[in-house]
Amino acid sequence: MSAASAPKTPILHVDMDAFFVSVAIRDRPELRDVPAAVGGGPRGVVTCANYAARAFGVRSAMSGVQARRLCPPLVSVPLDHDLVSQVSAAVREIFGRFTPSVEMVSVDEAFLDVRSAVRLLGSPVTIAERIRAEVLAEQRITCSVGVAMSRGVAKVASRHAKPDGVVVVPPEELTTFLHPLDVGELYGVGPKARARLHRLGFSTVGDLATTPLPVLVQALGPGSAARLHRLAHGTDGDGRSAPRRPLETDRSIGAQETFGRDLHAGRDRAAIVSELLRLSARVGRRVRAAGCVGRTVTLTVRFADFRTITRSRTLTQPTDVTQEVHATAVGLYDALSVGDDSRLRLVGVRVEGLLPRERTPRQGMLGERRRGWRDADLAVDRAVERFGKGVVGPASLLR
DNA sequence: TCTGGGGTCCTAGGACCC
DNA sequence: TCTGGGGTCCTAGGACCC
Repeated sequence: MSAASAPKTPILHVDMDAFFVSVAIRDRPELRDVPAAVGGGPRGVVTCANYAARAFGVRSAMSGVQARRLCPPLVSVPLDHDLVSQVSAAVREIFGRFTPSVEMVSVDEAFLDVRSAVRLLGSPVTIAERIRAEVLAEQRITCSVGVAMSRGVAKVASRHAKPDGVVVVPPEELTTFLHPLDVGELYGVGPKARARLHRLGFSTVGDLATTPLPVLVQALGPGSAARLHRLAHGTDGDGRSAPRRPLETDRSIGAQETFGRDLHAGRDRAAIVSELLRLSARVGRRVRAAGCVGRTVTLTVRFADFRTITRSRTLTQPTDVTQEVHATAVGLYDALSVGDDSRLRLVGVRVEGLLPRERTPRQGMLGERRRGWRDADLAVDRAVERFGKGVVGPASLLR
């Protein structure tokens, strides 16, 4: 069948295998077959485990303690943000050789609409194998590819292809492939939704697919019902449908950090305020680098018992000024009615409602004071760019 | 020595306006 | 004076994904 007359177009979902750890160890051949993971510090969790570690049961989001209990020889490797971005961009460039329609969904995965490529380059499977070969040859990491007529099915297929493989789900095999799967395999169905669906009697994708939509709406509400109905039928959008919303700019930029030890809300206020400054500075720099301003500042506080709350305030004027972000965050912190004895595990700062700076009319009379803060920020940004992080920072962080 | 950090999206209630 | 409804913004929480 020719691509032009095809009722739908094949979608490739390409997913790097254990991306973060693969990148971290690709220049360390001695670790190739050794269990290794990124993350998993004293108070941390495993960010990404390689397949040797997964053989021991080590999984992402597992605490470092538990991972080491399962796999004593586990080697911890540091995450190299810059290298990850670099490899991600290189992989993105490889995808671009095969089709102009590439939608990166994160650093390590993408949807490719190969409609225009099949005539020139061969079947989707052939294209998938060529992509994998070029990624391996140039970046020395492996990836897996799912091929199907919809995004949702391609995504499930790539997971089944892992590691280092290809899974194709032609239309005539859709039901055989999809229906026996647990509902938890569908994109967007996490542990909570899965448990709820199981309680309602929907254990497999087939259970969903064979239930009339109105019945699903009754049980799940219109939004979830429609989404799951489409996913279960493999009709959640082919390459023709536009990506949900092209990400021109980020919607929000934030930073958070777990303390090395829990802090007391009252007694350690100074340390908390200073941590909020560090986080605000990090966020402010990224907001300015993105050429944005944001309207809402959100403070996150996690207590020792892991209860987590957020408090937000919308400013009258969007900002990219570190000092304003920090002042707002501290105001939100001081307005919390937590006992001085509360123990805090983490604080975070996020700027939301981002808009391109040049598209934001600045109301006249920008105060002298405010302009001064912003000029100081820009000077710091330039210094950081030249000399690296840690060289320049707010004076109150120096001790 | 349980449980990171970066995000997006959805829901729901209340305020406020028309 | 009473009654009604729709739309939007703000805030808080939570599910989910990588």
